[in-house]
Amino acid sequence: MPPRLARKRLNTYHHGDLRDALVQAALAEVEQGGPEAVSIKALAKKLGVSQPAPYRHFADREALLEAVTAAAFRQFSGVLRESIARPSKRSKLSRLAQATLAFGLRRNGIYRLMFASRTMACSPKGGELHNAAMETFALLIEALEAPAVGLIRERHALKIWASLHGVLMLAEQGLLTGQVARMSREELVEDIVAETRLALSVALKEAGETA
Amino acid sequence: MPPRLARKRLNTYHHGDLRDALVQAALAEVEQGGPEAVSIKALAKKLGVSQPAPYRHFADREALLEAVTAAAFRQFSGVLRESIARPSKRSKLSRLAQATLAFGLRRNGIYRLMFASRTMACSPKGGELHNAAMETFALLIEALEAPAVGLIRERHALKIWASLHGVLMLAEQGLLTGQVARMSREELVEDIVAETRLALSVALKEAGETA
DNA sequence: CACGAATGTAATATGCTATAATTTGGCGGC
DNA sequence: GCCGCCAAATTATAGCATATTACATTCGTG
Repeated sequence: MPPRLARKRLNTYHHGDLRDALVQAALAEVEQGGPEAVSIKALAKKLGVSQPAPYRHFADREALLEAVTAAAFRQFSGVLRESIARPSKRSKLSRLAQATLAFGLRRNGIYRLMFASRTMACSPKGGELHNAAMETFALLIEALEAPAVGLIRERHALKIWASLHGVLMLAEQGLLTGQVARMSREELVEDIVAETRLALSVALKEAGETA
Repeated sequence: MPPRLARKRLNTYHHGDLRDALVQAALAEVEQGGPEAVSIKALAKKLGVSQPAPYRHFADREALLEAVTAAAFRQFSGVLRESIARPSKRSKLSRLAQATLAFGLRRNGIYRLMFASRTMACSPKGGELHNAAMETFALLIEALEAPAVGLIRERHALKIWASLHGVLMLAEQGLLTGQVARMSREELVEDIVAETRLALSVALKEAGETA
């Protein structure tokens, strides 16, 4: 990626840093109405430039969405890192899970962009977006404090991520009804964390017995 | 919903059952390219009618997508029911989970329409779509064979659904890499089923002790 | 068989994406 | 300080999709 410019063009004709302004404005749109709410034309109008101006910075709408997704991953990773950085009585895994839940609920349009959109589904395997997602996953693997390594560790990190992801999706769609609705989402997540710990300890014991 | 017509109009001018034809054609499109691939104009052309014809049957694109989503849920429910209907050596829960995985992978555009689209996210809580989703969930609760009832049963059904959902999403986005990639998706799902059973038995024992 | 409801067509307005040709403004070389 | 260059915008326009309006055709029922 070319280095971001960020000059101080105060004058009228040139915007200054239209590229970044577009990404930020698009992020705000996505947060509200999801990926499909992004319109090049509307963004241009909002930023006070002509409609084709964005095309100087992005080949097409999809390219803009990719940049927005990358920015979203940076924000998400930042939030997660912060959640496990400062000391706390609760475990790293629990804090990370709760932070994921909060992010996914509060900014569900962005969450959908990252984990349930065509933009990500079509992103190439070695690309910037794919790597960003993998780095986020790495945070989770790191947060699993139990002394597990290799496949066992990864498998349990994967399962907890999948579970969190599923709960978020179901919550966003209003499918958390029935008797489970009586549990708060935070309780549900704590439950998932506890279950993962249990399964992990069992897996470790088994591995130890066979060793 | 008004009863579907399905008459045998052999003549040229009237299509016969354009509504159903639209839904079926749109389903095919969604299966390939996801919800955003549906274009009223393209569907009309494909079916040999004029562009505005579909608007006789659906108020707008979103209404068509809702009908498509409802049809998708009927198909999905059918597949799940079938998977647990005929006797097998494997448990109902396992068969249901594997059927869900297969459906989600093979028809991932449709799966995304059902569980990760704005169409569902915006569907009202008592609406047809919401109910269809809840009925599907009911199948899963039913398939949990352990003698658990009420909240415990629901909570574990929820967790297994969430996990399946998450694994599907991660798989579709190519995020199942690293060492876990060495496990097949079927193995992962079996793992999830086993873990759920384990957690359920523990929860039941705890409930028994406190009782 | 005529009539009304249902269904489809033609024509059109509106909005978004994207491209082409042109203009503007900053910046380095002289 | 002037000048040409290039990046960044601009105006103008083509193309496509959604959705509406007004009109035409068929069905089936009394």
